[in-house]
Amino acid sequence: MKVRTRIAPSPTGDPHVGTAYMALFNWVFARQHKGEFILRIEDTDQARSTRESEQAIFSALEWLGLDWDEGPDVDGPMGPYRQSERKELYLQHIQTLLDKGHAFHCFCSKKRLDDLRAEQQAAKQTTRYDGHCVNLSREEVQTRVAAGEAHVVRMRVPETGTCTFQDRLRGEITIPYSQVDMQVLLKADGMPTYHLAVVVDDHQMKISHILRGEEWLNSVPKHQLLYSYFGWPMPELIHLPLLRNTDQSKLSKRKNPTSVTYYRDQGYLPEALCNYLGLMGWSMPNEEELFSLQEMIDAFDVDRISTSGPIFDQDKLSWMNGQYLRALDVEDYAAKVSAWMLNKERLTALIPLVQERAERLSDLVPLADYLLGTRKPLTPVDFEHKALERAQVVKILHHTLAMFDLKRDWQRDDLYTSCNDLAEQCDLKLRDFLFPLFIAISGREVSLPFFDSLVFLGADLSRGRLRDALEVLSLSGKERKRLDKEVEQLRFFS
RNA sequence: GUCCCCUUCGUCUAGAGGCCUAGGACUCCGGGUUUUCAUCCCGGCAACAGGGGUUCGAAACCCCUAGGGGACGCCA
Repeated sequence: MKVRTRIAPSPTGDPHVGTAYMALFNWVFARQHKGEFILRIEDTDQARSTRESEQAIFSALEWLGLDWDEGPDVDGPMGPYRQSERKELYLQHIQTLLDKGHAFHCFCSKKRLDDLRAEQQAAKQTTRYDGHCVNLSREEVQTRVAAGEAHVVRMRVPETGTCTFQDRLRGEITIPYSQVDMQVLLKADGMPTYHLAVVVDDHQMKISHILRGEEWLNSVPKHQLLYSYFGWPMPELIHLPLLRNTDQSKLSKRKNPTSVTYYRDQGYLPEALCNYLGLMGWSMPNEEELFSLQEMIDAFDVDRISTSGPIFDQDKLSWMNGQYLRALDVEDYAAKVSAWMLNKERLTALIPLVQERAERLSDLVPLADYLLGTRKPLTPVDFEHKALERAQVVKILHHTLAMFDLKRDWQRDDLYTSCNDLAEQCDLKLRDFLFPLFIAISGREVSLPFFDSLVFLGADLSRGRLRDALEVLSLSGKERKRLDKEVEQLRFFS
């Protein structure tokens, strides 16, 4: 059987380093077995999916050197490779399930489901659908659907018994059906959910091995059930560990830069990032730590992947990047620098900010140092201000960071509006409000325009500098908790 | 709370019952090379979560406990 693997990201934000991690292992596995690697866009969430995000995922994977054999932008025999373009196929399959009685219409309102969930939570039970609509008569369903009543389609799940399946790395896993929800397969908006689409697509696209994050382990019973309802064989499952923050929680932008774009803009080399990711949960048989993609393909052994969640360590990544940088000859290094920052696109974004303030071309570097490189290290003294107490400074930084965390877009005007709004709610003039933010972002009281700087730096880096500033001001856990509470009361966050 | 997964230095890891006095790498600390710094080289600190088994022998196999993580959405 031909090895076919896939990466199936949902285009709902910045290209995540966790996606890159999964892509790497799927890619290496496919290449090692002379198989195919497929890119499939999982955009069944119409509200959140964007073409920009999809494009960003393409370029992130390209940048990393992980090329795909089939995908939305590469014709293939099993396309289309965008789930939103496969709707008909899903609807047919849902109909099949309906016909065979493996799925049923559900008319329950959001309110009823919320109440049910709250009840179950209060009773300390696993929250799941209670089967309210399972046994509606065919006639009733027809009438209500015909009347245009909003509904979804859910899958049937056995009430008792257990589901047992194999994971290549963990062996046999058994999950009781009592824990498995009657998953919605078709949403009220007419789109399938991930769970239905992933099963249909993986089968139809002849995916032989699924390498994905451990977070999916609990969904396997739903998928296995669907495979058996359709009478299809299961692909082999290989659940990789999840990348972690320093505090061991799942890697998140809240606590870490997670965007591949961030690492690219910071001047990490794709070779180094791939190499580093390859070291997460896997190692060369001879323990060599520096290796190319080709060397990884040659030596890869899927069974040597370890299952405990590795912490994404910026220090070691930086060290490794340094190794790669030093190995370059001068011309290559120069070429990389040009491609990274001294390219037209980046300069075009930067020049307008500098132009008004410059008297010589050489002013570029001192004006933009904090945008091109790291800003100077801060101390609490840097945040002293005639009109602001430390408590206020901390509050501003904390609230702004919390606001940043909620941003899905990173646009100048929107950021301005939000900061203005926050300043007002904090009862501060924007000018004073911005002071600690200028310091945190640029290391200076006076710098290039603040909101333009944010946009140029990008969300990850901006957030990172705010986090760092809070650390410099030694925000205590207690203080943080209080501020977290406070922030929930603000109108922006409710 | 329920279910599932995981557990070797602070971090990434090696380890397939005797090669383990537990090896390597990052970080940190010392020392050397270097006009400074960095690089580079040498050295050092530092771990088998705890308790029970199985075995002549356990970091490795089994069980329990503890800890960590994940899932519990008309998100993926």
